[in-house]
Amino acid sequence: MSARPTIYDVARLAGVSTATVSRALNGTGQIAPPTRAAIEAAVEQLGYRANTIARSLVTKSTQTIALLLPDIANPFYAALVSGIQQHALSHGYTMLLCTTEGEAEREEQYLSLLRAQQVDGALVDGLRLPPDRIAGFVRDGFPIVCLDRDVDSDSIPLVQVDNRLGGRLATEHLIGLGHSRIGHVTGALDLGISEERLAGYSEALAAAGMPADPRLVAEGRFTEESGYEGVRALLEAAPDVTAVFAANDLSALGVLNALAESGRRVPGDVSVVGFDDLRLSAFTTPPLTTIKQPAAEIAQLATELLIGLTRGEPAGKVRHVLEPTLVVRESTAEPA
Amino acid sequence: MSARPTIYDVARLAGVSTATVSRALNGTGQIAPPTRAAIEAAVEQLGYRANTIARSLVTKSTQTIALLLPDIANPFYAALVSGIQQHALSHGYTMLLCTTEGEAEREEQYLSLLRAQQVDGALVDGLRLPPDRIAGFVRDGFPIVCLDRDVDSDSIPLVQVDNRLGGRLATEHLIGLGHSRIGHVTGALDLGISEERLAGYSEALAAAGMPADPRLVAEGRFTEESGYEGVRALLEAAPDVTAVFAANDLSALGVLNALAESGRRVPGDVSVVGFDDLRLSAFTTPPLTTIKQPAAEIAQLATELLIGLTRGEPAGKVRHVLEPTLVVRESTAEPA
DNA sequence: CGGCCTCATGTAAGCGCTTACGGTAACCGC
DNA sequence: GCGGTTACCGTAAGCGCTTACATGAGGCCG
Repeated sequence: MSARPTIYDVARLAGVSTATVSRALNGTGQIAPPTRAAIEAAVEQLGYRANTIARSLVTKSTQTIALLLPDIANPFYAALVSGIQQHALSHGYTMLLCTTEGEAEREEQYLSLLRAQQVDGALVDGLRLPPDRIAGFVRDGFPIVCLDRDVDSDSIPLVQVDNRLGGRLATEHLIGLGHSRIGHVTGALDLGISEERLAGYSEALAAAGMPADPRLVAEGRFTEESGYEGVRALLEAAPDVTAVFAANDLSALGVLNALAESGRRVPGDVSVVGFDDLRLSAFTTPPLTTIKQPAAEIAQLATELLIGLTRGEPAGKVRHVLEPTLVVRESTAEPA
Repeated sequence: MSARPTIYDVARLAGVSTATVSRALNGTGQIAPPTRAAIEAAVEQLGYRANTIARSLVTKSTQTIALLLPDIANPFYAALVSGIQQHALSHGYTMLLCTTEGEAEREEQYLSLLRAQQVDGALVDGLRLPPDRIAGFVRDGFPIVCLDRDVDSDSIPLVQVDNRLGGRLATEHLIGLGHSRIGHVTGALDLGISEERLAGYSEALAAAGMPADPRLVAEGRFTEESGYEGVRALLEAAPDVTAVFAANDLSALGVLNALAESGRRVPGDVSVVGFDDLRLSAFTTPPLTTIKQPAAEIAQLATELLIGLTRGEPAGKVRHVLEPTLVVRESTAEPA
C-alpha cells in the first residue's frame, strides 16, 4: 500500500526536473545519455510506473477502445473479441468490453458513459440504436466503427462481411446438390444482417427459378434454441424439406438437434448449412457445412481503422466489405 | 468536436463555485434546493458530463475492474464474462477484458499495466502465474480475486466450484450405470482444476474398487480438438472403453465427434459426460450429460467480493467453494 | 572574440476535478 | 442581545502528469 512513486520521486533521485524525466520516458526531445541512464536507474530502483490517469488528463487520450456487443455468448463474437483485443494490445491500446443485451437504451447509455470516460473510440456490433444517433456521436468527435451492420450513414466507417453473398453461397450449394425444397431459419429480423442473409437465400432461389414459399422460412434469433424451434415449425409447415440453411452456426446446432430428435438423418434425409464457421462447427455431429466469416480479418481491419481514427487519420474508404466463403463438411449431401 | 463543457462552465452558468457544483453532482454536503435547481439547469443546458479521468486522478479510483482470462473462445468463460459484466455495471463499475493466452509473462505484464492504469482490482481465472507473484500484487494493495484456481495463498480470495467433487459426480454416474471401463480425457494438466477433476475421477474409481488403469486416461487441453485426439488415443490404448468423462464440454464435443467418426454410437456403444454445462451442450447430438458449474453464481459472488475489496471492505471468508451438479441428458446409458 | 545556432534542461502553467478549511448568515436558547 | 450551532457556500490546494517557453552552455564562423 506504500504510496506509489511519482515522477517527482524519480526526478529527485535522478537529480533532474520532472520535465526531463517525462521527456526521457516518452522519447520526446533529446536527452543526454548520462542523464537518460540516471533516470533509468532511478526508475528501476523505485519501481516507477507512470500513472496513466494523470497522463490521460493532459493528453486527453486514454489509449483505450471499447467494444459494444449484444452478448458474448455467441462464439463468433468471442472470436471477434479475441482478435480485436490482440490487435488493440499490439498498438498499445486496452479494450473495454460492453454487452448491451440488444437494448438500444443500454447502447446509448454506454456510448455516452464511454465518452465521459474518455475512451478514445468504439467498435460496435449488432447495434439496434438508430444510425442517426450513432452518427451524432461521430459528429461530436467520438470515433466509431461499425461491424457487421448496415448503417447507411456515410459518416460511420463500416467493416463487414457480404452477408447477402453468404446467403446466396449457402443456398446455391444446396441447389447445386439437387435440393429443391430448401428451408431457412433466419436470424433476428430487426438486425440488418439477418435480412441480408435472407435476401441472399431468396435471390439464389429466384435465380434457379424456384418459387418463394413462405412456409419454408421460419424466424429465428441466432440462438441454439431458436434454431431448434425454427426447424420444428418448418417440419410442420413443410414436411417435405430436404435441406435447411440456418442463419448462423449456433442456430444450426439447434437445427441438427431438432432433426435428430425427429428421427431424420443428416445429411441422409435433410442437409444443413450454417453461417459463421465457429471453431466448434467442425466438431458437430455431423461436422457442419457452413459459410465462413473471416473473423480474424474483420477484427484486424476494424481495430486498425478505429485506432487510425482516434489518431486523427482520415477514414479513407468508409465501407469495407469482406467476402465469405463456403466450407463444405458432412452435413450436406444430395437429396435421397 | 467543440470542447466539452467543464465544471467551470457549469459553475459560471449557475452562478456558483465549482465546489458547489461538485457537491451537488456527487450528493455530498448540503445544497439549498434553489441552488441545486440552478445547477441542474446549467448541466442540462450545457449537456455537461463529468470527466471521469479528472475525477479518478483525485479520487484514485476508476470504478473499473479487470478480468484476466486465458482466452474467450471457451463459452464457459464467455458466460462468466457476461455475468461479471452485468454485476459490475449494476455497481457502477466498467469492465476491462484481458486475454492472456495462458502465458504467465503476459499475465504479469497485464497485471502491472492494469495497476498503472489505476484499475481498482482484478478478477483472474486460469492463471499460470505462480501464486506468490499474484500475492505480491495483493500485498501492494491491488485487490485480486481468483476464479477457478487453486492458489494456496491465504491472502487471495478464491471463488470456485468443487472440481474434485465434479469429477467424482461424473464418474459415479457412469459407475452407477454399470460401466467399468471408464476413460478420462483431462484438461490442461498445468492447471489445478484439471488435476482436481482427474483426482475426482480416480477417487470414484477407487471407491468402487476399480483399478486405476493409465491406458484409460488421455491428456487433453480443454479444446474440441484435444478431445478428439484424446479419444482416438483412448480407443487405441483401450478399445474396450464403454464410457468417457471429458474434462469440459468443449472437449466432449471432440469426443462425440471422434466417436461418431469411428462408427461408435453414443450412448449405445460409448457413454460420454462432460463438464461445464454450456448452453450449447443441450443441443449436441445426442444432448450431453454433464456437470453443471453455477456460472452465474460464480460471477456474482466474485464480482461482489472484488468490489467489496476495492471499497476497502475486509475479505471475510477467503475461500468460496460452490457445488457442481450432475445434469443427465442423453449421452449416457447403461453399457450394452 | 562577439553573434548565432543547437542541444539539453529547467520553470511553471494547467488538464478537470475533489475536498479540507474557513467564512458568513440565519437561527437557536437563554 | 449574545455565544454557539447549523446550513450553505467559496477559496484554493493539489492529484501526477505533459509541454510551451525560457534559459544556459557550448560550438562554430567570420
